[in-house]
Amino acid sequence: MSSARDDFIDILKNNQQSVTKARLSVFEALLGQEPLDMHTLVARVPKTDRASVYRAVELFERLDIVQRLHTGWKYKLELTDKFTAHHHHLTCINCGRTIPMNEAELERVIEDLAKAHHFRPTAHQIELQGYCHRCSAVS
Amino acid sequence: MSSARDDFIDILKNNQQSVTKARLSVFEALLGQEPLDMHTLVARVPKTDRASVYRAVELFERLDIVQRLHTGWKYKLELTDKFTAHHHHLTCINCGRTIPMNEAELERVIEDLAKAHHFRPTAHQIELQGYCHRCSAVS
DNA sequence: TTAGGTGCAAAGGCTTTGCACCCAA
DNA sequence: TTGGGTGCAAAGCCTTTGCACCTAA
Repeated sequence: MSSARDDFIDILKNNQQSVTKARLSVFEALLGQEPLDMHTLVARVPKTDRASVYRAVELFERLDIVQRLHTGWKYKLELTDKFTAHHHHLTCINCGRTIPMNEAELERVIEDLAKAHHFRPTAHQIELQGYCHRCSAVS
Repeated sequence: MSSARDDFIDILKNNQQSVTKARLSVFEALLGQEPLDMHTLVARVPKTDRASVYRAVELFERLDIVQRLHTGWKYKLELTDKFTAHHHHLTCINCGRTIPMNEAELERVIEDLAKAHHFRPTAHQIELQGYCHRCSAVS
């Protein structure tokens, strides 16, 4: 039984990277959260310098710990499938809410499509934009 | 029988926007091209100022003439479905080939999913990365 | 004619970098 | 102990903005 934090530490060690306070702080700020934008992430680790947050995120992306999620004009950061179940998002273009979705059917269709194109998929992104339940009622 | 250029002009006029040389240049730079990043787009309209290209792109996005396509870290710009058939891409991470795909089943699943989440979708992106037929055989 | 659009230059905002100091291993 | 990591400040980039001039309608 290993915690996400332990898994994280293992990944760093397996890649000859130091386990530092700054990196742990950034990782924990991302744990169990909605996807965060850089601004918010930086605010959540007040004891860590902005530059170190950027450096940690860059490292995490290389080690496949974190992924960028493009929502319209900006991007948000979230832990990869290693730490959270594989999923995609519905992003509300009115209130900015990000709604996760995890649908087996979608995954199956993706697989079938790739196969039909003789394509061996290693990753995919599926993002929907529109109006969430609440904003749809209003607008 | 109307050309893409005529459709473009109609959209501008219908929205009380002037048909200017700069806007036509930017539009034509995007016509029939692969998705372009800002840097490339600016380079393709040498007689138009950088700022005007940004302003044109911003306007085009509002009028649903252009959409941003996020490819990894950056974004590219391409004309919307009004000017090119709706499609998604398979991108080979080995040779870089971009294979367009247009699959009704995928669209249907997307619609169903959104509905299940009480979400009113206005747009979506689906991108797969992996190995194309040729590169899959080699690697 | 004139309101909107453009070019230029300068400002903004986010991200990266250089460097001396610090700390994980 | 010591090489990688961090904090700080400054530089870089991409993008946006202010303003005077230009041009489409």
